[in-house]
Amino acid sequence: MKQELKSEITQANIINTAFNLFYQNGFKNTSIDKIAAELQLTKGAFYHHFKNKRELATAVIQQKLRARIAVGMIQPIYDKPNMKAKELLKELFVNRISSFSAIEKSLGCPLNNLIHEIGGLENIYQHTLRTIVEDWKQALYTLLERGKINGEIQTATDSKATAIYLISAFEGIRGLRKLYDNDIIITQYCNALETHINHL
Amino acid sequence: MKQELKSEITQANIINTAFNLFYQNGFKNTSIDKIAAELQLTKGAFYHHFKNKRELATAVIQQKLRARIAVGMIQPIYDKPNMKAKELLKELFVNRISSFSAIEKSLGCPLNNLIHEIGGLENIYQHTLRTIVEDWKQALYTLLERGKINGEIQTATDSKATAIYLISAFEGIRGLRKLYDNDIIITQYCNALETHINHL
DNA sequence: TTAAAAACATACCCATTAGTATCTTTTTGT
DNA sequence: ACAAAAAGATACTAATGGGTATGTTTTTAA
Repeated sequence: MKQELKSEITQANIINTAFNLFYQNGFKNTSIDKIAAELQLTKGAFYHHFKNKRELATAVIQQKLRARIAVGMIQPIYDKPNMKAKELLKELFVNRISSFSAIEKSLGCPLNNLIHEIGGLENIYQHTLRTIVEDWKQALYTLLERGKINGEIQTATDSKATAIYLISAFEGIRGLRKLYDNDIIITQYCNALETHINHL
Repeated sequence: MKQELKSEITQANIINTAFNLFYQNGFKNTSIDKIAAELQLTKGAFYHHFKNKRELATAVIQQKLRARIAVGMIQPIYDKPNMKAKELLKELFVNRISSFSAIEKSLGCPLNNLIHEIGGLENIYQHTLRTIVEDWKQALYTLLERGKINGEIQTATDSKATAIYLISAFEGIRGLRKLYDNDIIITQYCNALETHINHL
């Protein structure tokens, strides 16, 4: 196998495994040894590909986390310009959260988890994570403004404010859900969210 | 000094210091040594008063965290039964978050931080933290139902769902704020929240 | 006053973890 | 085929942290 390709595959494997372990067990609770062991590699191999844990973290955020939010929450907004705004909002928030597996529900949101664990730790984490949130917010802003043009959403609605409010409630409920063993509060969140969307 | 009193004071000092350090630096990042050093005590003294770190954590949650939410978010609801529901909601959420210091804003919510850091770690943490959220939710439910009786809030409003939605958005924005160095998203959250409350 | 119990201190053990130095194996270009 | 470079392995260091064993000092009760 070409060396360059092999290197890329190993790096991608490390990033994928790191993302999963960060999500399942947290960032600080995931040692380089655990990541390497999961891939049947050694710590020496890891440090050949990454300078330190911070560089791994930023790669995980940029490559995995960003893509996850982009595919699940952002691209649908730009890919479906003709869909009714309120309908799309319900699809993005209500349907999406309902579609998560039991494990995903109890583990919370990977983005939100990292924000809490390392978001205030170093400027580089703060910046890369913030960029993801800003892109998400911008997409929702676009969607809400589109809805105004189509007469589906009241012109009095503050699109920027509503965008961050929707994100806040979503991340909030995904955090609170960690305290429960059932989906009652998720269902209630969805009910209140639907009403909220209807009133926009 | 009476021995019993001295012991109580030391325990209270440990709990207070632990709460502050947990809030400022996180639970896992706060060692027993750091807590003891802050009080000019030793690890041996700490372990004379607490069986282990878990017992300290539950004491901090029960005594400090619970009180904080009770005083700031719950008692006003029961203490002001004649205040208009929507007005009180705005006071509880909009005014309260605006009154936080810059440090409090950048550190996030102590309750939410602990939920994320240890909420899914052990059953005892999950349970004690959940109880606080449930009490908070119940108080908001009471307030919303009161508002319905007074004709201030639509009878169609799902009070349980709205209660958890309001808590979610509040905790969500306090988490997201960690990524920013200014209050723009807090202001936006407040704007969208006010509109949301008006539409209840 | 004195022996106990409580409060606190000292010194340790063991596990974990980020990171480094150095070695061996594999791949590559010539 | 062979030297260089990359990939990966081994073995370490230094720091940290939860917890324990055992010591000394202070307080209490009789």
